Amino acid sequence: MTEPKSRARRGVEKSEILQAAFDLFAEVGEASFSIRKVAAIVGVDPMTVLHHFGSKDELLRAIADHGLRSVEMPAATPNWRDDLRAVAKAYRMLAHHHPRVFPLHFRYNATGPADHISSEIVYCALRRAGLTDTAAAGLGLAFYAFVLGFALAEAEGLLRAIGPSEEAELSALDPTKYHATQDLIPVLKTLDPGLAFEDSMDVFISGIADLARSRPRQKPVVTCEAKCA
Amino acid sequence: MTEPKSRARRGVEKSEILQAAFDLFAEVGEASFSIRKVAAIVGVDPMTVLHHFGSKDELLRAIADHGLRSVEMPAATPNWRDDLRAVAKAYRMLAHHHPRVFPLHFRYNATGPADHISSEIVYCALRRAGLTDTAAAGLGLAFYAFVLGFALAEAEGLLRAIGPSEEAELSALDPTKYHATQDLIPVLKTLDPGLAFEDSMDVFISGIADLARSRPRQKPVVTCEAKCA
DNA sequence: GTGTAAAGTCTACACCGTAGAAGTCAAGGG
DNA sequence: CCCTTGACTTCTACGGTGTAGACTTTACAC
Repeated sequence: MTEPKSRARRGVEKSEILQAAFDLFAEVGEASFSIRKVAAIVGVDPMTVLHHFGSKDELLRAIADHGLRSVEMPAATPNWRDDLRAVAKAYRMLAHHHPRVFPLHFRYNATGPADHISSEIVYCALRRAGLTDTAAAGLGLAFYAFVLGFALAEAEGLLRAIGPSEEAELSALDPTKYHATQDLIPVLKTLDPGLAFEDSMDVFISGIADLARSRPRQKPVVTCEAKCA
Repeated sequence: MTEPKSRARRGVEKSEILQAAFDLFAEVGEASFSIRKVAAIVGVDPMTVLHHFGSKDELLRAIADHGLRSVEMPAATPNWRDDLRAVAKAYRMLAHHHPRVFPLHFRYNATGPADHISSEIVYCALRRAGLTDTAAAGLGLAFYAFVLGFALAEAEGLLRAIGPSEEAELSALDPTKYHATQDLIPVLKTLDPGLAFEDSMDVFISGIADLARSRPRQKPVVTCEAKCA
C-alpha cells in the first residue's frame, strides 16, 4: 500500500508490456510481430509502447534479455565435464522453450547476468580441465558457438530427421558423387537431434581433455578449483 | 545476336535483379533492405521484382541461395582431417565475405548444390575417420552447427577481443563470484577469433578420432575410401 | 494480320514505425 | 486551496513497406 499507483502506475505498465510483447513474439515470430499488435493486446496506444522502450529495436533487445533472464544456470559441480554439459543443456532447453525468440540472442548479444554466470562456469570448467588461459578463452568461445549454433539450428527447424521429400531428393543425386550421403540416408531418417547433441558434447569434451593432456597449464588453478570443487 | 532481347529480355532481368538485391542486402543489411530500393537501383517498377520472385520472402531465399552458390567447396584429399578443416574454412570465409547475408543461410536452410557437395565431403570424412554411420550422421550435424554457429557469431560481431568497455564491465563484477572470468581478461583482450577457430577445429577433430577409436565401425568403407583417397 | 502468354507497369490498400503536439493526472510547493 | 511540474498516455500525421488486381506492352506462333 506504500505506492499502489504512485505517478500513474509507474513500472507496472512497462513489465506488463514487455511480458505481452515477449508472449506475442514467442507465439507468432518476428515476421508477424509489431508494436501495434502489442499495444492492442495490452489495451494501450502504440505510442505508449514506444515511449517505454524508445524504439522497436530496443523492444526486441528487451525481449531477448527477458528470455535470457528466464534460464537458470546450474551450480558448479566437482566434475568439469558435467558443468559443461549442464550449461549446454540449459541453453538448448532455452531454445526449445522459445524457439522463435532464440535467434534474437544472436542478433543482440544479450549480456544479462545469466550470460556472465554461464561464462564463469564455462571458463572455470575449462581451466579445471587443465587448459591454459589462452586455450580456455578460445575454447570457451568455441563452446558457445557450438551450443548456440546447434540450438539455433534446431530452433529454426534445420536439424530434424529427414522426411520422405528430402530422402527422395538425396536419392536422386548422382550415386557416383554422393555415395556417402546416400549411404547415410537410413540413419538420417531416424536421427535423434537430442542424442546427436549429447554425443557431440562428448566429442567436444573428449577433444578438450586431449588438448589439456598435450598442452597442460603450468600450475593448477588453486583459487578456481577451491571454489568450484 | 541470336536472342538479344527475345521474349522481352527474359532471364536477363531476373539475374540482374537478383544481383542488385544481393549487393544491396550485403551492403545495408536486412533492416534497410526493401523491394522498392532494389527496384529503384535496377530502374524498374517494384512490382516487376515481385513478379519475378513471388514475394519478399522468396527473394530473400534467392539471395541466400545466391550467396551459398558463390562458395566453392574444396576437393576431397586423402586426409579426412584436412577435409573437415577445408569445409569449415570455406563456410567461415563465406561469412566473412558477406556477413550481413550469412544469417539468411540459417533462416532458410539453403540446400543448394554446395550444400550437398559439402555434406558429402563431411560425411565421407567422418566415415573415413572410422565412425559408425549413426555417429557420422550425428557428428555431421554437430560439425555444421559448430562451424555455422561460430561463423554466424563472428558475422554478428559477437566474437571479438573485448574492448575497454567490456573489460570495465567484467572488472566490476563480484570477484568472489567471477574469478575465472576476471582472470581471463588479459587473454580475452588479445583474443584472435581465427586462431580460436582453428584450435577449436583441432579439438573437435581430436574428439572425433577418440570416438572412432572407442567405437569403431565394423568394416572399412571401401567405396568411400576408394573414391576419396 | 490475330492470338497468346509472359513481362512489365500503374493504382490502391492495409499496415508499419515513429516524430511532434496535445491531453491527462497524481504529487508537491506556495 | 490553486497551480506548477513532470511523467505518462494519447492523437494526428507522415513517409515507407509488401503486395493484390487490373492494365499495358512486348515478342513470338500461327
